[in-house]
Amino acid sequence: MNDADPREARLLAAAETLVLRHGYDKTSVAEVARAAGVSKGAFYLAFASKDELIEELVLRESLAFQARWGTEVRAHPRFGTVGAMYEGMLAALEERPLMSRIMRRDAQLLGRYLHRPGNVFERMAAGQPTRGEALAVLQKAGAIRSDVAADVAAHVINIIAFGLVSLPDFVVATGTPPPGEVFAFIGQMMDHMLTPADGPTPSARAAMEQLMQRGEEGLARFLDARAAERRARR
Amino acid sequence: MNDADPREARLLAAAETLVLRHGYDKTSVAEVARAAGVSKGAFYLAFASKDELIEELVLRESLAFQARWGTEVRAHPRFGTVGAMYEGMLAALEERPLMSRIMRRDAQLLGRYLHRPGNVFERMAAGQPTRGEALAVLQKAGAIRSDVAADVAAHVINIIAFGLVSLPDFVVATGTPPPGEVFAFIGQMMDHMLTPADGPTPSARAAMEQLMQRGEEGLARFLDARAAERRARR
DNA sequence: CCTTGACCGTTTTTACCGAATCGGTCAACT
DNA sequence: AGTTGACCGATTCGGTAAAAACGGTCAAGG
Repeated sequence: MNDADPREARLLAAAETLVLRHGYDKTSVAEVARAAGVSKGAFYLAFASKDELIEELVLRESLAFQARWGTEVRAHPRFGTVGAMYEGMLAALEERPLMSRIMRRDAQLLGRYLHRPGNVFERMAAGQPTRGEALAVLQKAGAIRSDVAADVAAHVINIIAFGLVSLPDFVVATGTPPPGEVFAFIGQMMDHMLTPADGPTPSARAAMEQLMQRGEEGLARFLDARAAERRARR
Repeated sequence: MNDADPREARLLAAAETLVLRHGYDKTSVAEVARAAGVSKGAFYLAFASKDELIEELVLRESLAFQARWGTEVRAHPRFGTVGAMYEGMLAALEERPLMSRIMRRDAQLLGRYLHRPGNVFERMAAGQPTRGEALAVLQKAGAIRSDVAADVAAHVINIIAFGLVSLPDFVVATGTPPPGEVFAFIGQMMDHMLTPADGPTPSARAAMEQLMQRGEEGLARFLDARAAERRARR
């Protein structure tokens, strides 16, 4: 990541607002350059292509989201439980509407990029543990009761996550309870179902910490490799 | 409802397959008539418009779904708990793919009809209790612990329902656990969270029975009024 | 050096056409 | 009385072509 380049940063900032408002397809390189106060040519000094721009946007948002998730989870009073992990994720999502739309593969936002073969989502997912694997690890560490089916639990978690990031666009905005309460409810519900009676054991906490770190490092490594590749191509 | 008219029934059956396959927009009245073995003119002897056809389809599917839901819930071993109610709903949904798509307001299926002002969804919802109201009633009857926020619970239920009917189209079909296990998991999760320790009391069961009946009667009344109106317009 | 905007080839949008098809009607026929 | 299919105006479709906008490049200028 090259935050030293102020031009790149301004382009990314401009792109974020424009893409968030009009989507990838309806946001032109010229527009982004103009909004950032540089020429179109300069855009191509910072990015190799329009795709590289959106990918950088997605990756930085993912990084910021994951960082936020990490601090949220580690500060959670029930750290070590699936509920805490999940509540942290939801709280982080709530603060990052862009991430919500990325997560649900919003077609309006991502446009044609979504159908690009070998897009950043596929490549990112390659290194990351799936939700099912993560839960299996947590179960082995005692963070999840041994009598529940981890794969089923993972699927239900996916269902809830998807419903949560998708529903707001579906229902009328009126009358939905405060997000914080909803997240707390979901988190507690997960814990009632999944967490053993003896609460989050130290080994559960350690496994969760390791899992979070693995995710963070995986993403960081991906970003570093990418940054190096970009620098080399220059 | 006039099941005595075999022509109407055949038109509806033909429409169901065609609409399910090609959607409302791409299914023409002529096609439906031909598939039902009658002329286009005859179609308009049975239905006042194409909209009336899709509405009848939606309403009958809703009725069949609700009936199925009712038997499923009443036969459930944990009848009287929210989990049982919910598991029954999911099981009924699983058997009625059309209802799933109606519930999520599938644009491909419903096409232009979806954007029609004063469509059947708005009119149907008018008489029915919202999920929030239903849960409030259940809570008062002791089917839900008094220390949970019923409106939050209702919202989370909506989230799960929406995620469940929407996710299958989103994720790859591979690797999802069997529906029955998923439903059971969700139902148990709800019960762990919502149902009081003393289990489903008789009063809870009574309230739930009343609630189900209210829903069934509301829909039946709506259908009857509609059928009468249609007969009168003839 | 670094930056620019005119320029390139391609893709997308717009406009337009007649033909086809749409939902809906109704005089004619069985 | 019950049913039909030709018919209506409106909408959509498929094809075409001109115009606009696109992503990306690079000689020229600062």
